Amino acid sequence: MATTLDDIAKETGLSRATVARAIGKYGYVSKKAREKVIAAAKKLNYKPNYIAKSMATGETKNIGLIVGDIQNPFFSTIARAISDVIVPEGYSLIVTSTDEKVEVEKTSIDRFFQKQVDGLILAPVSRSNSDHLKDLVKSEIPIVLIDRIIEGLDVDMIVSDDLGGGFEAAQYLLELGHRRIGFLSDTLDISTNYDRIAGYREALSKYGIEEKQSWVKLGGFTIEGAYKSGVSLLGQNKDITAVIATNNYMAAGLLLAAKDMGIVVPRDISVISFDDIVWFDLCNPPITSVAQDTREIGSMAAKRILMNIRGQRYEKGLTRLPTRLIIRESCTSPRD
Amino acid sequence: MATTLDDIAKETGLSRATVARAIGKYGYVSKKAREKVIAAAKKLNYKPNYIAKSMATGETKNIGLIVGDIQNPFFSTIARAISDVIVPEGYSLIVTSTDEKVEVEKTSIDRFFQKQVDGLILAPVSRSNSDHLKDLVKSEIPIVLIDRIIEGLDVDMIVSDDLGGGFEAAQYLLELGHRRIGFLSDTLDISTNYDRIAGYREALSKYGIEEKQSWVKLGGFTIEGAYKSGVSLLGQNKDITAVIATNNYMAAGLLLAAKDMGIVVPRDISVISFDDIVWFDLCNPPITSVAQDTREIGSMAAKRILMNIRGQRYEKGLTRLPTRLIIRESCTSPRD
DNA sequence: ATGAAAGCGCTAACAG
DNA sequence: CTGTTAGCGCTTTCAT
Repeated sequence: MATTLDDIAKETGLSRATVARAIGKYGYVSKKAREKVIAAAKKLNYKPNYIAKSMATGETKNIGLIVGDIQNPFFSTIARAISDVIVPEGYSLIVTSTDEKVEVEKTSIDRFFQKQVDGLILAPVSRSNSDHLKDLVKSEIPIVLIDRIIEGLDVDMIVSDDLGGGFEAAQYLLELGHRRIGFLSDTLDISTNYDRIAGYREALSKYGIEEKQSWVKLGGFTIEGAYKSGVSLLGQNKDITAVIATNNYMAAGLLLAAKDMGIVVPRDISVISFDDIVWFDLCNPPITSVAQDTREIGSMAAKRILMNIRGQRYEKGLTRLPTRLIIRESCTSPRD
Repeated sequence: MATTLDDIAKETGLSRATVARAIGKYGYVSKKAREKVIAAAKKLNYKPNYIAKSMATGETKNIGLIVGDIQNPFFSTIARAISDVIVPEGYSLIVTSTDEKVEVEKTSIDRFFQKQVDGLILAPVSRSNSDHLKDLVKSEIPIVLIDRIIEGLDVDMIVSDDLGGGFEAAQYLLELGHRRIGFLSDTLDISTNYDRIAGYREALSKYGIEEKQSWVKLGGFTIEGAYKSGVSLLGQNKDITAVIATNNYMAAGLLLAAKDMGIVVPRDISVISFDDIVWFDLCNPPITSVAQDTREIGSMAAKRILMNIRGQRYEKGLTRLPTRLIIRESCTSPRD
């Protein structure tokens, strides 16, 4: 059995209350008593029991994180960034993956609720299916949404300038001379994709180009799913000269598909992806990408949560972090 | 304030104990009483408080995971695999990164202890500095070590056949005709590296080759660190014709270094890396690698922990998962 | 400055 | 089948 405050109380002959004050560094304790307690604590190898503490204080010092897939470098970067700000403050990160399924999101939220996390950081699965989030927001638990927007929710949201990013990517290709540009994405129910495509469309229309419906292909959110969508996108649109991928999974699937189909990048097709990751630099060819400030999304979210927990006031709301086009070698002018 | 069992008891006119039994599905409860309770629970939107439950049962339904860096695809894959087995069983995953620092490992373990996790999965930082792990193992908390071995510890360990992998990688290069082979690694204090290098040395000696000291370069465990080590390895050993990288971070650093130094893979130098990841397939050239059964490491660890928690008996000890050489295009015969 | 005691929400004997 | 009661380990008034 682990040693408790009572053990120390017995050992020192003091009361539990005094010992608690000495250990917890609050209230009045005489220097002598404190020293006795510290000594006894060390001798008995006392470790405070957080569960009991939580029970009494209502704080767990745990923050929940719900993302699509913690294995996705985009999300694991965010997880690390969050961790880096909360761990020094005594908090721990509980992570779970939804695979972008609303049901899983709901049960995850429920579980975190029951486990009494002090705050929740969430990349919401669906713009349309979000009533459960409304209830969440009404609860007292601090929450911040990352990467994706839910309309009409009075909550902190930290996202990238996806519309701008989509526009910039498309514009870059258009300037290069491309006129038939595909877009590989997963569900539009994620605002990130929706906005990126909106940006892409804005650019197309600015250049007077009429988008063909088959240019935008929506597929599963795994690399395997993206591969299939990539094959179908490329197969159905032989005349396409460039493709934008909405994230690194989509890019991987697309690149793999192109490779298998004997389509050479950028000779046959130019490619831009969102989600800048190291390996883009090492790809053949190095992939031009729209970089988000991924770590900053995590850091900001964590800081907001902490302020929120501590009851510090700040203006709650939507923050859009700018994106940055990183030009590498996966885009050239079209051949024809 | 959230509704408690007491509220339901009051609402239904039953006792708290009966309500608890109905909710917790244990012990005898009449059908009528159960229905009343369920109805009241729904009406009052009751959510069980896990903290209180933990307090009473001593179980938190939380599993701790301590790795070098959750952002590393190798570790995030493991995290996901663990998650996939424990979440359906009602457990949650608390993750933390050590940056391979012993001090951080110690404080992380302490914190998890205080938070009363039901089990701990750990990629230990150091073979030599592991006394704190001895204490840990003596405690009652279920623990399994992953990816790395600590000698003389009576604990579950799930690792890859690193010696075999190192041997196979080196042998492959030797068969190709290479005679001067570098090895880029981080600290030898991690058994994984130690064993991989041992395998490499075994292969060298089998082929009657005397290793030069400058061939093995140890560097920081980040991509940036690996880049520097890569530059120095390549700079100091102009005659080297092949390099083995001990993990994907090392490979990234090495490849980036080679690129900047105008060294072309595989024309000037052949490269093999451990840690097979998707992007190896998309690299220029696609990287030959020693793949570990990464997901399985996580799954097994999780299953062990669960069995352990449940007091199910099984033979505790070391499991070595076989590695697999995946040949792509980053190795050729040396030019000279 | 210290101690006594109540209470956080739930579980688990035990008695009935 | 149900109710009573005693904790789990810590915090936190309220007295002293």
